[in-house]
Amino acid sequence: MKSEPGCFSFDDLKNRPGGVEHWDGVRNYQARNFLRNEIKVGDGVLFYHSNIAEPCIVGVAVVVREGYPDHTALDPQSDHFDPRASDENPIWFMVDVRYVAPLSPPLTRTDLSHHPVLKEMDVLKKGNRLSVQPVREQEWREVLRLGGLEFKNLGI
DNA sequence: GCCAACGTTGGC
DNA sequence: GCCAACGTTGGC
Repeated sequence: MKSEPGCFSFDDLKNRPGGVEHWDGVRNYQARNFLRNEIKVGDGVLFYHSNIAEPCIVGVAVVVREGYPDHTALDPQSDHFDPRASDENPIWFMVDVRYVAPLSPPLTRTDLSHHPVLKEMDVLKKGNRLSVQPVREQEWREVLRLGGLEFKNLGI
């Protein structure tokens, strides 16, 4: 999952009550489908900081609630308001995630692109704009290993 | 700040 | 259904 840290950072997630926050504001149908259909409680999340000098994967989170309607689409005061959305047809969905642990060190795009396995990650692909995207099993394992989380019991 | 890539909109 | 125009994303 990608976020601009100036908008919502990994530390922001950590500082939420219980380290839990809903992942709202996704307004792309492909990403919506992941949130609504694919993502399950207990799924691991790589938290990526985008649109900064050194974009990187900064940490790990876990899904604690599966897809449900994104209420910000119904709120005219919200930046994410969508007049087409309604209670009957919410259109947009979100999940809840909980902070788990930071990567030490974070993995920059340079790190990823130099790694035989991680250089294939979707996040590196040109033109990639999906804010929610799948990670392959071997990529997940390798990111956690490099980030010093290999032998930690993360409960994921 | 620049600009390529992408998704969406809307006229036809 | 096509496609140009537009707004947004995000690396650099």
